Amino acid sequence: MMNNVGDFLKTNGIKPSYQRIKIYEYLMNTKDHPTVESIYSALNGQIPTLSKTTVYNTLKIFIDKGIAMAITIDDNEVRFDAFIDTHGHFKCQECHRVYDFHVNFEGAIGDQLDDFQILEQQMFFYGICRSCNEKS
Amino acid sequence: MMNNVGDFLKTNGIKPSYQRIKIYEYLMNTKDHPTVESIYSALNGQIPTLSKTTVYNTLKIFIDKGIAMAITIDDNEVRFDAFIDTHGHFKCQECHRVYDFHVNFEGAIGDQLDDFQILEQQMFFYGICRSCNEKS
DNA sequence: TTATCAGTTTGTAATGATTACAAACTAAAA
DNA sequence: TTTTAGTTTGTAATCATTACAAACTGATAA
Repeated sequence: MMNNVGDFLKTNGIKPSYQRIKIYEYLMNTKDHPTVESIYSALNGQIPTLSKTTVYNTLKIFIDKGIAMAITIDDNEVRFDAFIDTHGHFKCQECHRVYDFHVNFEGAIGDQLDDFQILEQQMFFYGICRSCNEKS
Repeated sequence: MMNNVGDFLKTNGIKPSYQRIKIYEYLMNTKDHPTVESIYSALNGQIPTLSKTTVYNTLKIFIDKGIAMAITIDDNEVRFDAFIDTHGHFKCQECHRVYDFHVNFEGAIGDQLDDFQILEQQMFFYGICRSCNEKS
């Protein structure tokens, strides 16, 4: 049986080392937009020699190759996401969870930036999520 | 003649010290979304004793009181803006300038977050601006 | 005027995420 | 087996931000 994630990395010009496969798998399977810290902690059990520098390097490669994106929704923690189709993020200021939502970027800005070459789009909302609203 | 900025700060519950007035004036008159570093450098001539800590403290107060906003369009530099009506920002990856544009947030997301309490909205675009496009 | 007091400013030290760098390691090719 | 390019690792350096305590300011009360 062949390794799907390994092939996927190869297709995107990334040599599929054990660490890179594990990090990408974690990113794919974890929907809560993990930070470098949480990726490192989660994988340190399986890969005891893992270095935090490797996590930084690997995520940088993923972003350069376009298979992951950085989400700087908070200035003191960069989060990462393997879902790269443009979508928005809502951060709850109570429980700190980050929710995804769909965005129609074209309708939001019209033709204001027609002469600009847009390479990346981010939309961040902040507030109180439904679940926290119901509690209070 | 009375000091408009001082009165404005007072109206918003901020004691109008010399430093606070100067920092707010600079923020108002500077349209390029300055960083703490650039605010500090710009004012250090007029206020030789100015401390960078004061700039940090003052901006935090402005944000808490709702008369300025932080723009984390880049993870290694927080920028500040005295125009607090919600609008989007485009960052040119060539010249690093940050442009403002108007955003229709409602149209962009529909009713997906109807049970969420939205307190702040940010839209960040990244790419090459018109002026840099024309050069190449 | 002087004393008091709360709030503001300042400089230094601490924090903590990220980056730089060089050595150790790996795996494939020669 | 040797070589080589690329990868991983750990430590040290960097740099923005925060913590903290001392010095300062300006208003109020005695």
